[in-house]
Parts: sequence; structure tokens; C-alpha cells
Amino acid sequence: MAHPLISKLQSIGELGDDDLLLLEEVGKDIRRFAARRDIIRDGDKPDHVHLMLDGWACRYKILREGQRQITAFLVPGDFCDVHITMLPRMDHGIGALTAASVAFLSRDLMRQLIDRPVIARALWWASLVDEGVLRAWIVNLGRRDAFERIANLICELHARLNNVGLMAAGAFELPLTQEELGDALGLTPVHVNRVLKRLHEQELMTMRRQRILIPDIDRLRSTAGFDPSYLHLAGPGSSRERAAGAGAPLPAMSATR
Amino acid sequence: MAHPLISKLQSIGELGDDDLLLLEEVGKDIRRFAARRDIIRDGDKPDHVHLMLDGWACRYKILREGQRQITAFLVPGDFCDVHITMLPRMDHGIGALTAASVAFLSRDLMRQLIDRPVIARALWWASLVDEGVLRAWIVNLGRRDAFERIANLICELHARLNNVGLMAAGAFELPLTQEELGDALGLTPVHVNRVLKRLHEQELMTMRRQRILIPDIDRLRSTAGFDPSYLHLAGPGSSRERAAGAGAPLPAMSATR
DNA sequence: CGGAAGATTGAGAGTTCTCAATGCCTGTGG
DNA sequence: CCACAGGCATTGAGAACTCTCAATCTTCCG
Repeated sequence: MAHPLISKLQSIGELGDDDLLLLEEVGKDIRRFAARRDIIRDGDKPDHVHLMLDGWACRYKILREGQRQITAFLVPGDFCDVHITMLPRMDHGIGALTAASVAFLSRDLMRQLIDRPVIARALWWASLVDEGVLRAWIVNLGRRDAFERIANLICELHARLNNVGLMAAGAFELPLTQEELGDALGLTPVHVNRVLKRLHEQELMTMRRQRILIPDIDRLRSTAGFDPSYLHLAGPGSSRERAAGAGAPLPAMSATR
Repeated sequence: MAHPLISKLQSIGELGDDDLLLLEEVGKDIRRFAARRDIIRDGDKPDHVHLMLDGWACRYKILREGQRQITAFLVPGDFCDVHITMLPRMDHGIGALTAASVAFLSRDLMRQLIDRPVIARALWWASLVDEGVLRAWIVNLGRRDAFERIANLICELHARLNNVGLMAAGAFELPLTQEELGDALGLTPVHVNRVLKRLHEQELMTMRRQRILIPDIDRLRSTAGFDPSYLHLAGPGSSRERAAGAGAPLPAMSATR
């Protein structure tokens, strides 16, 4: 069975048979984490690379006074910590938001993956997109009020999930409490609640029982001022975006954060 | 003459003679930009990779109502847009903050650089650190008030500049107006001004004439709650931090900052 | 059915923003 | 060398947005 990483890489580049063979190795060591459990802690020096196979997780950092800031959401196909291939230790933690399955890849396997040009290239693409997502997150926190902020995050998740086929007619699962949403957006849970109410009243979106309903995505996008270009998703018409010059076959899809 | 990229890479890894020879090529096509000029615009599809050689620049994004959010400061040795090696177009702009010299590297040269294992590895390290800086930026915007926010940014710049020898006894050049500082921190220039005044009154730091004075960096750090671990700087004793296990040649690299 | 976590709602306090006026500095032209 | 213009820095006052503290209601589960 094709795991999420395979789908993700395939949506970016053309994988060869040997690539696929190697990628099969990835599913060999799988571990499960319960919801709200840490997958990796700040300061850890993991000796495996972790890959999300199922469930949601988030990157987060805890400050002095115990406040938490979430810096990214991880969904199946996202790596938790490519960092540790190069950096000495984790500078943030990763926690499971739902029950989750995580593949543990040995350093050796990771190296083999990276030695495959097509895979390496796809991973690089994904990492650049992730960086764009981080920048968008900064813009969201720095320049938008709570209303636009929430709407924008939902638009982003909508776009990303839609892109990997996890969307059903204007609705999707969002396994987050209002508090977690606040930790991601730099808001208190109380304020998240009030703004959510306002979004609901204006019929822009509804969050109920870990589920998001969006009656009219275009209207939500325009009132949120959402511009998906940073996700570099393949446009409907555009067969696929293409790097300006070089002749690399590399399209879109996002990931992480 | 050794340009900033060489110093930067050398501080990360041991460069061979052929590496150095290749890096000499980097200085062949240099262009200058006046202060406040765009180096690259949002949406551009540059066919060269740009490298900062001298001066400061910033990544930024302009929103609907014209508000600007700065997402990174670029100093000599930082790449402006490794992205375009893979992604189709810029999803943000880059502007010179001071007069700046920028090296233009052809795609071909860029490819040759990436083919060098040591250089690729160093670039990848830098890119991972940059990602950590982006996450720290998010934490700063999401969970700190204006006072800690400004103090933290200054602490970070202090640490980074100190690390590359651009610091002189508790003081350094910061070629930013209060408005630009606000654009980086998600604050209005008026509020930046008031908080700067408070920081000055408490003798934590002074910003005057594009220059930062820090009487006691440890005090500033502790009141700011600054934790430099995300910069992964070489500790004084520790020759260099080192990845837990292996050392492999790797591909990618990413951007700047 | 009882508990506990999460969602709601109200009231009051703080932080940050907006609008505006004024002061300071630097570079230019006379 | 001095006057003036324009950009930036300061300061004041009031408005807006978010937060804190608390109480109450719902929903989920054992």
C-alpha cells in the first residue's frame, strides 16, 4: 500500500521503480502515539527521522511562562525532523494532536533516500514550500486581526487538504480545540471563541465538533484576503507550475507547517 | 578576497581547494542597489540566484491594504532566493535596506555549487538554521508583547552579528527606521517608538542614529526571555555543534536568513 | 449518572492602534 | 555658512482590539 509520503512525492515528481522500492522500506518501523502525546521533545537528539503516516501533529515551542506557540501543523506525509540530519538537537517540540502513526526512519535509510536524485529534489521542493508557509504564518500573525487571522488559517488548511484529496464539499475535519487554534494564531481561547462566533454569524465558516464547514470558500477567501500563491499549488488550468528556467520536472503540493 | 559566503561556509564546514576555487566564481557578476530599492519583486521569476555581498536587505510581503510585513533580514553571505532553483516564482519581495552589493549567480554556477558535497552540506545547514529563525519569529509575534518582542529581535541580531564578527563591545549598526522595525515585529511605528523609549529608560538598550547600544546583554536577554539555542551557534568550548550521528553529503539547501 | 474538558458569555482592564501635531536631523541650494 | 524641505522621531489623546478573570453550559466518557 502506498503510504502518504509516496503520494506526496509522486505529486511532485515522477518516481522510478527503484525509488518506489526504496520507499517501501519507510513503512517498516511504525509506532503509534496517543492524542496529546509528545512525539519529540524540545532538546531531544533523536537518532531516527520521524515521518507522519496518519493523524495530525504540530510543532510547538513553550515559553517561560508556559505559553505555547504552535508554528506548524503536520499531516500525513510530512517529516517531523529532517533537521536532526544536520543540527545537533531539536529546538522545538512536536506533539500529536490526534492519535497518530509515525514511521521511524534510520539515518541510513534517510541517507539512501536523499541519494536518489528524484526523491531529494522532491523533498527539497517540499521544504521550500514549507518555508513559504512559515513566512505566510508570520504575515498572518504580524499584520492581521483575529478575524482575518482565523479565516486565513482555515483557507490555508482548506487549500492544502483539498490538494491532497482530504476535502469533501466545503467541509473537513479539523482535530483542534479552540485553545489549540489560539496557540497557533497567538490568541486566547476566549477570543478565538468570540471570533468564531462572528465568522459563523456572517456565514463565512462554522467550526463544530472538530469539523469545519465552509458554505462559500470564495467568499471566505476574499473577506480573509487569502492569497494561495505561496503554496505553489498546481493551478486548475496550468498543467503544473514549472520552475522558471531549469528543466526540472517539479510541481506542487505542499506539506508541513 | 574572501567574500562573505566563503566565510560563512567556512564557519560551518571545512572547504577544500576546489571548493574555494569554485566559490571565487561567485564574485564575478556583482550589481549594486541603492537603499530602499527592490532587489527582487513579488511574483518575479529571476533567472539568477542572488547573494548578498554587502549591506542589509529584507524579505517582505505587502498585503491588500498596503501593510508590509518583513519576514527576514538578510545580511552579507545570505542568499535571497534559492527558491527559484525549484519554485516557479517569488512569493514575496526582497528590498535593500541600505546600499547593497549583490552577486548574481547563474543557474549553472548554482548547480555546480550544490554538486559539491561540502558546500551543499553547509548550505543545507544554513537553510535549516534559517528555518529555525523563522519559527522563532513566529513565536515572537504570537506570544510576546511589544516590549519583549523588540528586545528579543535585538538579542537575535546581536547574537548573529556577534557570531560573524560584526559586533563591537555592546554596540552595532542597525540600519532600520522605527517604521521598518515595526514592519518586522507587527507593530506601528508609533508604538515602536514608545517601547524603545521604555527600553532606554530601563537601560536595557538604546537605538539612536541607526545604532544599537546594549549596556548589559545578559540583562537584556534575561528580561527578554531570549534563548539563542535555535541559532545553533558554535558554543565557546564546543568546537562546533555536530549532528548526533552521521555526516552525510546531502543535497538541498535553501534560503537565507 | 457524575466528572472533566471544552465551549460560551459577561464585565472590566490593558495593550496597541489611529489621528494629529510638533520637534529633530540631514542634505541641498543659495 | 545659513535657510529650508522632507523624512523620521516624539508625544498626546482617544478609540479599538484582545486579554484576564469568572461563571455557566455542553459534550464526551467511564
